[in-house]
Amino acid sequence: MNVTAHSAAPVDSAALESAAAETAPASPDLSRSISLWFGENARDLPWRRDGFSAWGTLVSEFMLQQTPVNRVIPRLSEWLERWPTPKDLASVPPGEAVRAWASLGYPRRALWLHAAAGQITERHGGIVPEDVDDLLALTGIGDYTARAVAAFAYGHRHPVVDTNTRRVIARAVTGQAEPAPPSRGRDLEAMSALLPAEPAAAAVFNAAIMELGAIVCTSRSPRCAVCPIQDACAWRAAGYPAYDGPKKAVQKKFEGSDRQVRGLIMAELRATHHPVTDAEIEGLWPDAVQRSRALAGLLADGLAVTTEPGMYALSQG
DNA sequence: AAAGCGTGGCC
DNA sequence: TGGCCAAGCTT
Repeated sequence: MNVTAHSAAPVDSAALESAAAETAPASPDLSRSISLWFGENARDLPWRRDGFSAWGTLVSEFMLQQTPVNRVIPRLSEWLERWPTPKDLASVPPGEAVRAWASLGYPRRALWLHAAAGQITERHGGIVPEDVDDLLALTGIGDYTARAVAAFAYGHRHPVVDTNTRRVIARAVTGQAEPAPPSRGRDLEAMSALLPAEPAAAAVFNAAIMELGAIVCTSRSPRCAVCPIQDACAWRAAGYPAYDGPKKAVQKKFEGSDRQVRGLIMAELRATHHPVTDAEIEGLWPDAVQRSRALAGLLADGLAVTTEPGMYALSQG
């Protein structure tokens, strides 16, 4: 299967990865320094424990899509205790997954994870696939998550590029304060150029550069004084120039937004174990137009269902 | 392909 | 205070 079928980007990343596999990383010192630092400074996180399952890795990656580590950890352990395999999750109604998602945010991810569990059960005998294209074919899994699971759960050699990785490469390699807007092909190529040849070392490096971006080379206030690659950093060498690339899209204000209204309705649906009435929903938000727009959106997304006229609940099945 | 999608912590 | 940010994905 052609990986580019999943994207308009004219890059054959499979060929890219196999070509890179035959060569040493472009900056072996940089890669080695980051991995060595990781060996000494990696946080003790659940998904880094020995014996953590591929399913656990997949669940953690879903939860970590846009939600900070510290908020994920307690939900993840509850989740895996309750649903230790994909089949266990697939056997309950999607609304149960949405309820257990609690306040992690972006509850569509819970729906997608539930759908992916069903697909894994049906297509892959209940075993999380290890092939990137098989992973990409699952609902809610994109370029980052597919490669993260293949690399971290199965030890395969793939470039794993997340927002932390992009930032570290932008600074250390490119010499810019912030990365340009994400570009699938360019990002995979840049990471491939740094990736160690050995699969195990590559998996470590993927985690290591993410970790460096998460706790040292941070977005707001990078701790350059304790950075293990400060002497090799192109941004430092250039005198820490300010970012001058294209402006990033501003995140819209949450207060008063449709997203806030959706969140209030979802919180109500999660909190009650019986259908919620129109009257109860009215009490959540004063603006009727915005309220009905939010509710219609939740119904369209499958996050809520109508149990009978004027009554709503989480999806039952 | 730009926009939409939650929630909470931080400075 | 309020804007910014957080292991992205889908349409």
